[in-house]
Amino acid sequence: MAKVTLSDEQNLEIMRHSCAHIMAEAICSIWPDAKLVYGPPVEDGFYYDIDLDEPIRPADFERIEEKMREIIKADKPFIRSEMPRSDALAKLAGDKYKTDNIKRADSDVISFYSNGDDFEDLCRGPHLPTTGKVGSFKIMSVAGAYWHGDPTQKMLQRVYGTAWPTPKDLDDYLHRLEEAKKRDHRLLGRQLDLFSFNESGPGFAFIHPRGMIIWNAVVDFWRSVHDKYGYQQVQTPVILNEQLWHRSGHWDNYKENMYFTTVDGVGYAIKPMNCPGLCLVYKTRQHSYREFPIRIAELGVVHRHEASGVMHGLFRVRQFTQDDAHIFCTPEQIESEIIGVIELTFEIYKAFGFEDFHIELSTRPQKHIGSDEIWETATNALENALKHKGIEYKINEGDGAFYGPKIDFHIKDCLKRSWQLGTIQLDFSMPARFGLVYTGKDNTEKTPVMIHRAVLGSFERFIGILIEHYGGGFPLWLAPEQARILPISQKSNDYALMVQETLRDAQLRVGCDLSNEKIGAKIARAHSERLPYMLVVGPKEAQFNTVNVRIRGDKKTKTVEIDEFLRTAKHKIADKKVDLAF
RNA sequence: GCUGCUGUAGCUCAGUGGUAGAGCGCGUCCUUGGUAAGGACGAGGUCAUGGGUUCAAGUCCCAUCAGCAGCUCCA
Repeated sequence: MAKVTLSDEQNLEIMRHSCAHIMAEAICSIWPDAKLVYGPPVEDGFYYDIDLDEPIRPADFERIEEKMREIIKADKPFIRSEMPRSDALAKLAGDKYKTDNIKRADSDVISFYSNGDDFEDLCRGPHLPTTGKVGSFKIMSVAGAYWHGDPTQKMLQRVYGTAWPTPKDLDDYLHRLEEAKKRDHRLLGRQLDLFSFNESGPGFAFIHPRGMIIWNAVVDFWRSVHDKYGYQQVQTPVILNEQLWHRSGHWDNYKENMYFTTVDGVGYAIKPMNCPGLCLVYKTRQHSYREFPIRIAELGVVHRHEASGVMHGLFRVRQFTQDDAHIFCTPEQIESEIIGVIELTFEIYKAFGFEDFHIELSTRPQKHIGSDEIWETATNALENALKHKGIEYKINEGDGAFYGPKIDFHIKDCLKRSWQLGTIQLDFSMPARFGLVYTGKDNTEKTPVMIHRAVLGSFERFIGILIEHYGGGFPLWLAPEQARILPISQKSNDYALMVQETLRDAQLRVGCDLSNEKIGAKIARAHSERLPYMLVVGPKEAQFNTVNVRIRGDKKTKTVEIDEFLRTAKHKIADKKVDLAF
């Protein structure tokens, strides 16, 4: 075997995989009844799925690690042995997990790896030469995982670990994790008083005044871009007669996730989507191809009964505000409309400095409606639009909605969990179900194409993503409190209030700390609240009509005239600058 | 929904069957200051909820609710 240097990603994976085997041996020595299922390397580490009736607890991690250290210290060689598939099946008869693994393997030769005398595991390999070559590791967590990811199958115990070439690498990684956790929007949401949740409504967010400032700043920007791209805006009801949802197909396909109520003895549903309501708006009058494309946006509040275990701060809630829009157009207009949506989407993402997102194209699923021809046209339109814009994307074969293919925009949170933001979906179902028509050039009635799209996806989620993206240190245009005036002592309070009034008159969001604290304490507090600007004022500043500007993240200060501060700040707001420097 | 863990003051947490604790925050007072936390005093608790065991439960057991990690799901 080639010498392993652990200098590249591939070797790191091998080391982590070997570490998974060592952990498996350790666990089997502690719990002889444990049955091993599958133990691959993953990003930053590895896991092993184990079938064991007794739960493995965090308190057990230490003794597992202790046992692992023994195995590593013994420096036992990893030895590969091979046999034909039939022999392997015979050898592992009775072990349903490993038998299943063999059946899923594509090779005719099945390999095993042993390290030492009493541990052997079915494995494709490769591995390190000996157990002693493993670097620094730590067991991180244990959680349930269904066998084959199938909820009808038995739930296994998945033990996660992390492994790195050196102790320093491990420490750095653990440190990075700690830093990432500090950016968690759920934590910052409380610390910065942006939003909260309450047991009275699990999954329903309470947005606080400071959170609403960010929200409204995003809405203002969102609306200006949509104006520019030719969108109109509507608002449709949250509660609508149940019959509407029978017609839309939601009753048959989405009932489990919907809330229902009764009004005057009549069944009503709380909308999980905005499209049916919009279709009713469309039908209020006749339409001609001459009006197309029609682009109609709605900041629609939708409710979806998500499973209790999937809620996650603002990222996964039961009530959220979609930045929804529907485009009605002819088949010929699909591609150019898709391109328009992509351009609009990128323009909005760019304003927030998002670079790290990826795009997925989902194609026709097994269960679908509509002809093969229309699916091909639609999928080609989406694909051509992406190619036309030179955008890289991943294809999710068969992952489209039953009514049409879709493009999704995904982004990762501070702990590398992936979340969907925007989506563009072609819908072949709704216009026909609602009998939507337009008069074509040939004076016959036709069914319009409906494009359903969201750019931010959910305002709640997007605000959460922004909090993590900026780590709570918002650019000036989004900051709930853009500057705070900090008088040196109460003798300067009058001047401080005068400066505050001047800046507020100019539409800046400015606070003033009149508390009975020393300047150091006022700065520490403003700093912990991630204020962009701290304006220290005392007798010197009052004398010359200036403020001493201290910028977030910078200990240097600069004294400028009030007007100059105002001018610079206004420019940074108008240009949506992230940089606060003067 | 499933598996495991957690729930004590506004927040972060200690409390190992025998009178409810700390730091921060909050209030009042002293202090009036020059760039990351000045001092004193004080208020604040049905220990998530409901049962059970026990002479005695924040602590042990059961259930429920909520949160956390992951799985599954996500039109």
